[in-house]
Amino acid sequence: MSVRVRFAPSPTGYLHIGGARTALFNWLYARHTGGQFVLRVEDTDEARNSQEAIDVIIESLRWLGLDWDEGPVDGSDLTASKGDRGPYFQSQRKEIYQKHIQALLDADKAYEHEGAIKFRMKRETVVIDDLVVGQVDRKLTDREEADPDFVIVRSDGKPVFHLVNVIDDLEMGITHVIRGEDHLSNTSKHIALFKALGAEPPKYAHIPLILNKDGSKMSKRDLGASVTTYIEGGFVPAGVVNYLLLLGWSPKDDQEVFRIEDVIERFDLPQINRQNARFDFDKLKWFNYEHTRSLSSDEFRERALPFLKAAGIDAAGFDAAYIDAAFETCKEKVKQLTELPEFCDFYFREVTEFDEEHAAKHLVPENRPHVEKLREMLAGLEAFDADTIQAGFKQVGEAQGVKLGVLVHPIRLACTGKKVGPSLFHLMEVLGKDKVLQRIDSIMGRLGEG
RNA sequence: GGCCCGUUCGUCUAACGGUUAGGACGCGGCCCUCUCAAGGCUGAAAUACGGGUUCGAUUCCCGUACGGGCUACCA
Repeated sequence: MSVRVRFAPSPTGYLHIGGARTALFNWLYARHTGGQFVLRVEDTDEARNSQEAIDVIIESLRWLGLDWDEGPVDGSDLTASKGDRGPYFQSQRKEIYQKHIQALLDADKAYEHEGAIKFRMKRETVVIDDLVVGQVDRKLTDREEADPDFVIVRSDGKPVFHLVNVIDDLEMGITHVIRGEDHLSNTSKHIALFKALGAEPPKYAHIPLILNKDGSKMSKRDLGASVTTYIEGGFVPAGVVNYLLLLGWSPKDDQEVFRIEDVIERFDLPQINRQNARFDFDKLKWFNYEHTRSLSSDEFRERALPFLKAAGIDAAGFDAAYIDAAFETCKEKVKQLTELPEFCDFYFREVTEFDEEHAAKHLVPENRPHVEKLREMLAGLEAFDADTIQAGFKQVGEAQGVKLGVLVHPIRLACTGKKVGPSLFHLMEVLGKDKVLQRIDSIMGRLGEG
């Protein structure tokens, strides 16, 4: 039987990092086994739901690259779904729930109580054969000892989570439920419900939770809790996914940086860890850097341009080759794309502002002769590539009797206005001779009389 | 309170019952160097505690402590 897994978020206005990892593991398991990945929206809480909240979930999953085989087509139209086991929004499945509730009632497996409907739960230990945790003998709690039955339909007529979740998994033919460990205890209810509905329960795999750095529960406000943080924060999906992957799953060797295609091949449930993991933003940033630097020029440009635009830098007038060459000098320097505009703005606009503290140190009269010699050297260059420029700097340095650093600072200031940036010789090559000379000329006035 | 799950460097993790307990992030040092990074080398850093079982426990069992989850007419 083909594997069918699902991710069933409820639209709360953001996709929680833990939910993202649950989605990732489900997706990976589906792709690894050649099964189906279903997206189901648990939008039963009408007060809290909104189209916007659903869009956020869908956008976040798309951004992460977790595509689904069945589920909503997009967030702009609630009725549009793909797959033949729908609808995929719980808000549209009321008749289905009603049918099963009636069946339970008719079979006396459920009964009315103070306007609500309660499920007749057996007063006995339920064995859960969990694919990750192992066999769990879920004994009754003291309350269940007193009354094992639980409400499945509230007195206002709305079925509760446990019921709709089970009915949906049943109707959608879900074979493996991979979800957070916070549902482990409730699994006894779900198994009983499946059996009462005349079906075999699916296989369960409960994965550990993601906690804050200090071990507390991650809530919406905590740093990094929402996938939106990464989308807006200049992260790349592959980096976030790689970090999430290793938070709870281990390849059992020393490999850390993964391409998603390789993960699909290697991923499986037995390598999922059992203990909760703490969230470490620094390590996530490192993974992000590793993946950002290895992006193809096309993808880097595509992802970077929106961040330049947001920072008010218009790169539209430059051709792709120039943009790529410029980005190439920055690629291995930035950890997040949000750092890029500050790092590369001089490629796309005139230098009008200077790091004054740095300028006060290096745009000084005693440097004037050096800068003049450098300008002369650069103006005479036939080829304007990094190696030639560097060789020219060395010659001037020797002739003037100063170290390279003395020459580099004023020119970097002229070309970029900044103290830090890409390799000077490479950046000059990209800028081109004309712009470089013009920018050097424009700082001559600041040098005073040599 | 009851029930369930867990516990290896600060963090993520590796280790058929026999290893100098390995790797990664972060942190420190050195090297490289036009800035900032990167890179190379290197240092500090862990088996929660107590009992068993065993020739030998990080590893198996029990207990304690600690952490997390669930215990709703929340999801």
